[in-house]
Amino acid sequence: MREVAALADVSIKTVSRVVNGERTVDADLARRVHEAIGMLGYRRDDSASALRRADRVSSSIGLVFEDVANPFLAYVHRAIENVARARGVLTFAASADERPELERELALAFCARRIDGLIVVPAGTDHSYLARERDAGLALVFVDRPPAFLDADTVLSDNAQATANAVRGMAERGHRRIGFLCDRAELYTAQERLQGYRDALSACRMAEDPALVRANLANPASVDAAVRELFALPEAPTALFTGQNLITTATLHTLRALGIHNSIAIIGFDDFELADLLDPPVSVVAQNVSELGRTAAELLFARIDGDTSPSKRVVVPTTLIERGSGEIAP
Amino acid sequence: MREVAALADVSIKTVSRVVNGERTVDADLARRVHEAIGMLGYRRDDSASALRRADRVSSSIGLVFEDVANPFLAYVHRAIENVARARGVLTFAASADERPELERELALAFCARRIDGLIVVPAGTDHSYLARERDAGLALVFVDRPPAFLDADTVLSDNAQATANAVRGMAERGHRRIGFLCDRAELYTAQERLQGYRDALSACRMAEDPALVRANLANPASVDAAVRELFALPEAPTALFTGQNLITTATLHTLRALGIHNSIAIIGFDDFELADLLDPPVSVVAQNVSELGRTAAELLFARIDGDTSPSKRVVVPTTLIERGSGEIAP
DNA sequence: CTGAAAGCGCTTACAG
DNA sequence: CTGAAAGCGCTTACAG
Repeated sequence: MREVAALADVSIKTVSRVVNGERTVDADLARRVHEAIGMLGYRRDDSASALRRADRVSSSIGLVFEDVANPFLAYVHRAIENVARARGVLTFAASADERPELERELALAFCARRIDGLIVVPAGTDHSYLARERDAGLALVFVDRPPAFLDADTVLSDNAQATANAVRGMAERGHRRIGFLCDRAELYTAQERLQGYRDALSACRMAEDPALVRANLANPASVDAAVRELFALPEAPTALFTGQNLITTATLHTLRALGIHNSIAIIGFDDFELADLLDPPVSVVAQNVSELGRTAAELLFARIDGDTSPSKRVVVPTTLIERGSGEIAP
Repeated sequence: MREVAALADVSIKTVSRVVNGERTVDADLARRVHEAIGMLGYRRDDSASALRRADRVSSSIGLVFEDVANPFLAYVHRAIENVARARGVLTFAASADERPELERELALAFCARRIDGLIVVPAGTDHSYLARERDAGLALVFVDRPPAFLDADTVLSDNAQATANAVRGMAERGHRRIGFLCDRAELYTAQERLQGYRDALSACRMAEDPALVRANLANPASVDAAVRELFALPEAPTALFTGQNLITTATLHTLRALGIHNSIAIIGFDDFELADLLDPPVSVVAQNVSELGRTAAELLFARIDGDTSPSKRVVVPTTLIERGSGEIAP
């Protein structure tokens, strides 16, 4: 900026005015400044600008996800980006891999860059470390799972209700032995979906058989083992509910390997690409992914804009998509 | 930092030393500083730090992709993030939606934040606008497609060769009419893959029938229309090569709708989830996605570290995965 | 080992 | 309408 001022033979304050589009600059001076900017290829340093500005706004936000490559989260990312871009805000993204200490490290690294807001898909079980950042002005929203030991805006799907609805549907079709597979039991989403499963059994006056409930399936191999065990049972299930997209696809592989994919009913949580082209087409509880992302971003920007109302919890409805696999009779 | 210094009753320079982990601070002073930091919840402002540092390193990079939600790019993103995180570098990501002016706007917005490096999947056809940024010290790498009117490191798959290899395989199985479907003809990847298709035909002494080549398929509807036209031809193809993952899945839907999915051979460029569970399992040319991302990130950090050697062009090999659909006989 | 002064690139607050 | 001075939060360069 100093060089531009020197070349245009004006003060740096005048260059600043031109760069910021202030109208109170003499046309001739403005022209000289623009020429100098063009000759030097000058571009304002936005971080230096933010440092000095009264509002200290960096026009950037941070995303701490489990994995930016997870298709569900990649869509959430995109939905957030759309809202941010409309406001001229740039987006940092990072993957915490379900590691609480990494989540914390990444979130605080973003804060050290003085982002305006942070959206977290929590891996950790204690988010009190963010309280000070929020007190310092950070806007904060949680998606997919709620925060722990911290009160903040949260956007969730109706996990329990949607699962109960899907499981009840299978029970009403006559299934009496319905298996339930989910990932790490300490995850909020796994707990809620398991609760929904139990609610449906109660509503249908069916007793829960612990042998049919398999949690902590953290990878495809453990899913495969669990499914094989279920179907080696004296009284094997006739239907399955899978609590997450990776578990659903792993289960589909095993059902195919066992040759029972056309006789066992299955509904999965999360929609996925090509579910409709499989044999049978796979019924799912579909989350409204873009709505989750859009809502989270809008809550965040409302806070950035100064909203100090009590924390909100927004529940985004899911949709049961019946494609065939969930409607197989016992 | 000033408040910390006041509370610890030291100079801000001493606080700076402690925060930066310099060992030349008296243990007692360091302890007082640490206490003050804890009491105030102080965290250094990394952007202010970068502004003043001699090297002006921001420890952040920018990614301008077509769409962060595209599964192929989401994996590239993750592979880059892994390399960046190992160096303590944070990652901005943005989607340019194949819009050249948006690509430019986003890239320059990142530059205005003084990122250390930029990785671009180009949408535009003129990247000379980045020359000045690079002269100003920006490290620059292109992935998936090369830059235009700018010389810079580039990481590509072996598009033409892989396509030629796959198409030649179908020809050797006896197919004489092989259709080719790809997206916008001005895209480098579409051109290269079409070239590979033509190379294979030449190598097999087959004449190209323009009626079998369908480009500019920008959405599923246009793919569906194109496939239906191909199979309404007096001499319909007996095999297809689809030039991109979204085109492959759209084509699979139409083949299924036409009831010919078990009689038409098909190989798609790009692997995708569940390809092995479809009927028939889908053969693909799989890009080495994590290698593309990792290589791009490593080239970028080499430049950030001061590598001034001539621009490199790295070609990452692909893999033909034969699952069944590509091996169907005419 | 410690700190006072200067300055990174910019904007604020104010005087002319 | 224009600019000189001060300062955002930090590090550099230097003196003690």
